[in-house]
Amino acid sequence: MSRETLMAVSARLFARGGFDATSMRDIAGEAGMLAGSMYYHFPSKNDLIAAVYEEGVAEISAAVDAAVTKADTPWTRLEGACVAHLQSLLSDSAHAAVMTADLRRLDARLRRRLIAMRDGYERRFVELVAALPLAQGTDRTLWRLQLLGALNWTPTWYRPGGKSPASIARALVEALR
Amino acid sequence: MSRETLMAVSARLFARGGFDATSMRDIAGEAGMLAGSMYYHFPSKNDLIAAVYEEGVAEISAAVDAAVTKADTPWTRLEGACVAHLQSLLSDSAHAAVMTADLRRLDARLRRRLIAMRDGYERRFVELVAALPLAQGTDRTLWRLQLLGALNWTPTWYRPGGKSPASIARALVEALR
DNA sequence: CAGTTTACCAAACAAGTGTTTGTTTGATAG
DNA sequence: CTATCAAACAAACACTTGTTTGGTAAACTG
Repeated sequence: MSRETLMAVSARLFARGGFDATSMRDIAGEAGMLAGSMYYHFPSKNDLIAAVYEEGVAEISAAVDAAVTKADTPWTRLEGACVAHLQSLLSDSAHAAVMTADLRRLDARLRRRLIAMRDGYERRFVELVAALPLAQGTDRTLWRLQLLGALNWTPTWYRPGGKSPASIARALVEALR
Repeated sequence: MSRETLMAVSARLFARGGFDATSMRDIAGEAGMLAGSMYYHFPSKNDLIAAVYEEGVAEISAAVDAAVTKADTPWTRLEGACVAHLQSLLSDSAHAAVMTADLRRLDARLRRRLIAMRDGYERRFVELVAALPLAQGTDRTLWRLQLLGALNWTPTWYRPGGKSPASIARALVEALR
């Protein structure tokens, strides 16, 4: 029961402060228990990180897949995917927000694991971009990195109250058309 | 004399691992001294961070300004600025690479200081974008954030050996034209 | 040459880290 | 009533963190 509580709390704190800056005591405190007690549910902090990250990837993957199947042209499919992607990243409660966390300082084993998950997710975009009727000679890899870069950078400047995540995503796709 | 050495070493380590993950002992070790000895040159780690960041902003600002004055049309000026910006970000030795570091977990005073520096730098791009003949109704703020987001995201995927930073920057601008 | 400054070392400090240990509580099942 | 088990507490572990203190050799300066 409280395994999910711990993961939800962790996701929120990880998304706000990164993995390193969020201590086991921070998470435990917010979940109403002591740091040591978490080790009944997770064998280590790295395992907790991996579990949260995996759930985040699963969540955003499901959202994107659902959006893609709802559309029926290459451009609308990509647009739907980007809207779902950005909504997942910017929603405060979603676990997916951890996907923009910095992975550099994690130990090599864990980092490889998380990068593999992220790459598996991003493969969807390789296919979506491959289906687009882009101008001849366009570097589709760079084009995809440009789109995802702009999307993934939004958490650094986005503040609720202005344009919605969905309309931002649509505008970013439109500008590259 | 070795104040510059410390700042150069710090810039490199900060750019690689972020501020938090780089300890005073890491920096001191690479500079050939002990951690406590750095406090002769800098009163605190936060001051060291601020100094490195400031030098980074000054460096990239100078590079961008030089590039802008060399060009004479709105589009070529922006392109030159982006090339200089990306070259500064991706060069291993430059202090400017710290500008993409994560500022969230720094304490409020320092974070405000660094954000103010960064905003001062980015104001150049506000003006460069204002001068462009973009399609009517274009949200120039979002357009600029899209461009800078794509540029600033490159350090997460760029690896030497493929396209040069300059040609990447040109392609990113071109795709938004 | 005496005195001061520069630049550093060696060692400690308090606070915070992930993790382990032994123990306790409450519920559940035989 | 008894035995078991899930779930937590309380306290310590070894270690890392930024920082402070006192001392010290070399280099400049009058």
